[in-house]
Amino acid sequence: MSSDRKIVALVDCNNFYVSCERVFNPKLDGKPTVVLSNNDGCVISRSDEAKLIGIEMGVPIFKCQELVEKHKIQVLSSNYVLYGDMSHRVMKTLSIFCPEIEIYSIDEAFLSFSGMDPEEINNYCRLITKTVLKWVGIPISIGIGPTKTLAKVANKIAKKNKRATGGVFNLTDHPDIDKVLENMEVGGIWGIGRQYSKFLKKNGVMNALQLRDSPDEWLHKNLTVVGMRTALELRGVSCIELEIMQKNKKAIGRSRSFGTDLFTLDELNQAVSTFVTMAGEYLRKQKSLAAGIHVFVISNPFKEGPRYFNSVSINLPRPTALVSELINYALQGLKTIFREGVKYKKAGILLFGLVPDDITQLDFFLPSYPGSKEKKLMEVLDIINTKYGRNTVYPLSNGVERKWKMRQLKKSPSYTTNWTEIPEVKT
DNA sequence: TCTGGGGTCCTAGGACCC
DNA sequence: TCTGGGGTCCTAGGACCC
Repeated sequence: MSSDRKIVALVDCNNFYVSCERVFNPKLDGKPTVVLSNNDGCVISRSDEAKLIGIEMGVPIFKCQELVEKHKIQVLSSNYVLYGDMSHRVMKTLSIFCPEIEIYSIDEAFLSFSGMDPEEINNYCRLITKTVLKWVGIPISIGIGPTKTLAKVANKIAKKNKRATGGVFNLTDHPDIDKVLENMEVGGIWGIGRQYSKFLKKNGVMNALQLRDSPDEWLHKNLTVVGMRTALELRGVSCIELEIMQKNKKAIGRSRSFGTDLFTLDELNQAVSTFVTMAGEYLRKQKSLAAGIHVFVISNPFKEGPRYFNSVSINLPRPTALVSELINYALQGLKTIFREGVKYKKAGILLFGLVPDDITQLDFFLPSYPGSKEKKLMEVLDIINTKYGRNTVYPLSNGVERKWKMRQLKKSPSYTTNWTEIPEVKT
């Protein structure tokens, strides 16, 4: 009877970026440590010690200078190549324990345990936790429940009470679920962000229990179907399915804040050209073509001088993944939104209208990109850059000087190589 | 000179996630 | 001095068609 019950687990890496750094630099263990966003701007990952001191998530680091000095907080630039590789190792290990896995983000995954005995699941999850720590060096927490949203709630509890729960908490058949939900602040629920939280509290809905028991019609009217789904999931009705197949992206964007403000079209051309190159690599990796490209520029909002934001969308005459073609249109677009005298702080591009690259003939009159000489050229380019490292070969328009590039003063070295050897599973 | 209703598609903007 | 980046989904409203 209970064998086909839906049970889902959410695995979440604890303080992921900090934990990655600690694997390769054990001196950081036990010390308050934070990792910064690009350009060494904001705090995006904090060790438990740093949280305790009162470093808030997302705070600009220059505002914490006093605390940093007083408590000797270790401050690191982000190293996304390292985190990506560690993420891959974690996910690979998880998938050995449970092949029905949805990789939800760089540090989170949903696992399906449908049909398993809830008692067994807890022990199994403890084994997973132990194994990931041993093999990869990353501590994780696991929340379990009949829906994704309840698994998220359970995960928060597991993480908050590591001692008592051992990092594993199960809400399936929990005898006192109302109490648990009552203790969960409404803004802490998956799917309830800042705006909805504000609205709900204004209307007396303070916690997860009250949200769960709100009338459907009211929820739908004020929070759209999204909010209604969340409430249903809190009731144990599964509305958000596991997505085990990796889906192709529907849009691919690349953007950066610059290390220093830019003034000239030339400099912006180089930056935009580089963003298109990066997005193009990803586009071809997922075997897609782009039918449109969006370009935007932003002036520095924290400085004196004219505020400026502008963007332009271009529909391409044919879907393509050819980097020279994409850059060409992007730069044409950029030219139309460029203004003299603006201090540019950030720019970016978005490839949209993505279609599979194996559709045969798109337009009777235009030579199609797939199967062409140009496609071969791109394949060679990607192979070289994969083999010999990024930017071994790149379009000249990207520039060599790279005045726009990011500040990253405290970045850790590139420690990892390919993780090919999987240890044996011992149970 | 005056004028319906319904369907579909597209886009911008706002909400959310990590 | 110094304030991240990359996504998704939903809705409302306008354009267009019959």
